[in-house]
Amino acid sequence: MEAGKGRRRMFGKKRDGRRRKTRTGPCGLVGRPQCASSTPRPQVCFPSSPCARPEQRKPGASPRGRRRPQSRLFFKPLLFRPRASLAIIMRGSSIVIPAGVSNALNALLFPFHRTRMTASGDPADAPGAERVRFAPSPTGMLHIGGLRTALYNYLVARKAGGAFLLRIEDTDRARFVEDAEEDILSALDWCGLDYDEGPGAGGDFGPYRQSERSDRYRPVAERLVEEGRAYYAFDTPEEIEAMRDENRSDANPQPKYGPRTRRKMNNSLTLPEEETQRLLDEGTDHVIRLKVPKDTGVKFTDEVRGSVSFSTNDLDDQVLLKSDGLPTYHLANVVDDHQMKITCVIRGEEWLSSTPKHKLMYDALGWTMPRVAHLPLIMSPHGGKLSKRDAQEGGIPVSLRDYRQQGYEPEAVLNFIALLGWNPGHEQEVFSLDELVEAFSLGRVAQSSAQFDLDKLKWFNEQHLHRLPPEEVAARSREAVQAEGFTPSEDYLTDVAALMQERITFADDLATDGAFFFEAPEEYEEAGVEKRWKDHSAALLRAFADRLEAADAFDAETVENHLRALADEKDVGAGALIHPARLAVSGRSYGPGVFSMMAVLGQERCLRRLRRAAEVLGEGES
RNA sequence: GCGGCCUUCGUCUAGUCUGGUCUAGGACGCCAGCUUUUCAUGCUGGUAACACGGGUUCGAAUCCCGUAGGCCGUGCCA
Repeated sequence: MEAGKGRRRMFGKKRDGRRRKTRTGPCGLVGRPQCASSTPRPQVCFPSSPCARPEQRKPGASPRGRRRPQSRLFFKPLLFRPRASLAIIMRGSSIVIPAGVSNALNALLFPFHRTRMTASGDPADAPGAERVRFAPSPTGMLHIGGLRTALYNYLVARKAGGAFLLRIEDTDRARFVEDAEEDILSALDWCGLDYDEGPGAGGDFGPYRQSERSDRYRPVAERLVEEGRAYYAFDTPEEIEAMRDENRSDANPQPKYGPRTRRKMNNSLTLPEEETQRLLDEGTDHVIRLKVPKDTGVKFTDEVRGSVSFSTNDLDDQVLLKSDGLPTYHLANVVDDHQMKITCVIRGEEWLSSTPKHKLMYDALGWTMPRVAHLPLIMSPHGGKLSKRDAQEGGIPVSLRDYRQQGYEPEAVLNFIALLGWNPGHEQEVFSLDELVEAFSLGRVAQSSAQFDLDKLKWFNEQHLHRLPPEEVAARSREAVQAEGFTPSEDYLTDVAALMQERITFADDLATDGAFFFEAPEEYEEAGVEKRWKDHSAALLRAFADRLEAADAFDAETVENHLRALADEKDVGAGALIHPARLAVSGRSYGPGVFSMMAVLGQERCLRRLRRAAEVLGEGES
């Protein structure tokens, strides 16, 4: 039941509180009010609408917290909405309409609306079978924006109990980058975004690399040619450039290969049939272009933006099949999404203007376009796209590889990007991946682009680090600790992590901020010495060391008791001992509590450090 | 140029559909205080925004029109 595909849209427009510029569209008005309320209502609606099958409503489309009061306008749309009347006629009947017929019917009745009413008995379209995909192109290292797209797809799939697919869009041989695919795979793996179908994961709709399904595209393009919806074009790049040069003007700096110019070009529309055939037979380089209709509106509903419309006059005759025989993104994307039974396309906003082309193709092919959701872009803190320069000059991680290298935790990265363009509608900010799945809905995705905020990312990293069990923090810091030349035991490193984790930003900081746990300080922080080291400090520390040497236990409490007892004995404040002891033991004037720090360090190390400090710092520098 | 999308504290955002409860809420950052042997955490408080101009209305962040700005697209790239 492809019918489900139109459903979310009906909600999309009104279901939440977002501003939607245009809110026309008959179905939304028909289906919505009932669905927003649990009150039983008369069954007057489109057979495929949500009210007919409430259990099928996708969780991703869940409305905002606020319940919509039952509208007094409920029956009004029925009076003048053509689709609604159709619904009434069909209500209760169980006729199954073949997709092609229903598409044609819809196209006839509602030329500018996407098809909503299709019916088929395909089990892959079972209720709740949401199928979404992340379709990166292996042209470089995975970008943070790409990861966010993957995340949102993942969230939608998991929440709906559907499938998350990974498809590699490698149709551009010129921009292909050798290790890009591997980088994508390892990035997803690092984040824990597992996919159900894709390279290496199998699936019933493979292969999942477009280069491996290249024989599937030409027949589709040729079918469009046969049906008069596309045509062969033999123009060389130079000829096209010449046409553009000729037509270029201030008013039209980028002339199109379209309805107005295609008549003058070298293609199967202008050439005699035999000539076209001859060129084809001779294997002349050619492309297949979509024949974009003139003066036609193309309208669709975007899950995050509501209704969006374009005029075909702003589109050019999109190349579908390139002269190397490979499909362009547009063709491959449409064919694959259809063949893989994708129910919702979630991608970056840069694709919004391509969507009308896709819509035209779906319509020409008699296929139902999946729902679409265009995500707002992630911008650099300086405005504009997040670029390599931001990474190099601003220290801003851009590719996932940067995040890893800079020591960010995957949980934090996911949490941060999830909230860059989406919010749960309540005040929770720190989320685990599972919690994100639970809370996510496409309807709460923002429409405006978001600037990257490094401080906030760091804050998220701290938050997640604080919540991790010490053993885990220890494990994650291991590599960095070892890189510094330290090889602490697992237990010891865990104890250190427990003390340090709430005062570091990255797990790796354990190796630097906690270095004194692994090697004795050589020098003592100057400002600290100046402030805390007094004339009597050396003597006090020696006495403290002696006392500790005789202690039979060395836990934090024991150390503290001894220190306080000694302070009493010597008639000084505890601070007179505490601060110099910290300096002695860590070389610093700040850090974890001295007692627990000393307990972790152990008796032997502490005695040595206490005495050495007394030696080196002597009778006071101040 | 044209087309589309977007516009609430410095930043991420709630609120906009269904106008009053918004003297606009939360978070990051920053500042101050509390807790504390230090630092940090934690907690409390403070700082700071409805792009602009018209209109509709008793009432507009919210609806309408316009303007400005930003972004994306405008390829045999994806």
